[in-house]
Amino acid sequence: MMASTEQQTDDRDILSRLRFAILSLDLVPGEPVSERALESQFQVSRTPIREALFHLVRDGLVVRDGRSYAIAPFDMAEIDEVFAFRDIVEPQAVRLAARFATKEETDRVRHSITRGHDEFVPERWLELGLDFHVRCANLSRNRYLAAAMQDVITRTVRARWLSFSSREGRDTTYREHSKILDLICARDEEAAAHAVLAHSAAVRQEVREAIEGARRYMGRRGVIGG
Amino acid sequence: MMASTEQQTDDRDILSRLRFAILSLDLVPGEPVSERALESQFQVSRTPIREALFHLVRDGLVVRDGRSYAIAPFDMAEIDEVFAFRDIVEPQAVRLAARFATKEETDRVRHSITRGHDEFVPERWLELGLDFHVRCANLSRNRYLAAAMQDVITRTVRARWLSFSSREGRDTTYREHSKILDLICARDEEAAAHAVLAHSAAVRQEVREAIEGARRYMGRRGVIGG
DNA sequence: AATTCCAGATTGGTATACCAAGTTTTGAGG
DNA sequence: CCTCAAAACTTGGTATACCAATCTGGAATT
Repeated sequence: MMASTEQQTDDRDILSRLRFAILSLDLVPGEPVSERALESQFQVSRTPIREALFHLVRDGLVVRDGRSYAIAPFDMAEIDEVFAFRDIVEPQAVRLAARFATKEETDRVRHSITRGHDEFVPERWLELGLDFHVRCANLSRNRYLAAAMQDVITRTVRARWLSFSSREGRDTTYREHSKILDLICARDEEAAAHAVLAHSAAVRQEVREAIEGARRYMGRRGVIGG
Repeated sequence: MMASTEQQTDDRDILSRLRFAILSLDLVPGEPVSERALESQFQVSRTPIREALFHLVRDGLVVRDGRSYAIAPFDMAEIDEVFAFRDIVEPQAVRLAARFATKEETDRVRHSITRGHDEFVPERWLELGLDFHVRCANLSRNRYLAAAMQDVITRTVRARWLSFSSREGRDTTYREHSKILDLICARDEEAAAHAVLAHSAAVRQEVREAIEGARRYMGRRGVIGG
């Protein structure tokens, strides 16, 4: 989506619109943003802009340097930490999911990933595409595990977006997600945990490559570390 | 601290003051709060009050029911989930701490817990008392592990405060913290992880009992589940 | 030409006015 | 008394005015 299209009225709340603009890289990583610039861009007053920025800062999509804001740059060291954290949390989440999930729940997840794959629409993918992992974590019956996965996904989805233009990439992801879900349905906790770790390692590699590939497209402020 | 003392000017920012009022149970769990009431209580305008409330909602110390706010009640189910999550995250955090921590770092942590124990001051304890676990998690070199521990601590510190009036409780905690730190210094990853799990189980029990004990002091809205 | 310094512009922080939606109070009619 | 509707109040959401601090740019001085 182009910045100019943000000018038109949009019923979604300003937080969603700003988040989308960041995740879709419409707002460039590393670039400074100001409340007043966003105020004119999105045609709402500073109050809701400020509220949205608070949330985005806590989500790690916007960073503060002193008093000013900037779109969070890609940070190689941070990516490594996110995936290390993910590898602690997600295996246990799917173990619990395999233990507790009902058929109705897994059916809903399967429907969601199938549909997301068959009718791939960029706008929806950025909101729901990697929602698979959060949905699985939700099956663990532990809202902290789910929140942790949501956080992990939020902090990697931009980079994932970079690497997701190719059909093969999406197919591979769909296959791996299906496999994980199959193992959860089969209540094979260890195999599910193992599949999740394998998937995570593959995604981590893809993400690192995608960021490296995009390095030159973004200013020196866009990617740090590595 | 009594509510009335909040009237006087306080240099700390409104977020800290509000958080302290909640953690010290000066603001009663389950009780509704309104922006305008806080505005008069703390003698600042709604704008910073709203900002603080956003953060407190994300921290789980304030909950929203429709448009209105309430101080988060104690939730037995949530406590169980927090500790289950903690038991996934913290053992791995101390394993990494044992692997990576330098002597300077562990010295600082030891100094902090010794000092916190020797000069026990309620006001400081609520800010720093359980900071031990966050400090340890920081030694893992993974900011997500540290953030997860910070979250866990934030969501249990009120209940811990309830159970922390007794000298023995504080002594036991100090001994267990020292033991964990010793094992980290000795780079005994597995023993440290084990000690952390044992500590967590003990604290979990204490917290549950403290909440049960406080149940009658708080209205029916103050404790849910269990 | 380089440096210093001041004025203007920009920025985030705060206070406040206004609004719409929801709740409570109140009072008239039964 | 009870019922129910209307008015008054309370509440959160938004827009905006004002302030202090910071940044910027250009002019004056060396």
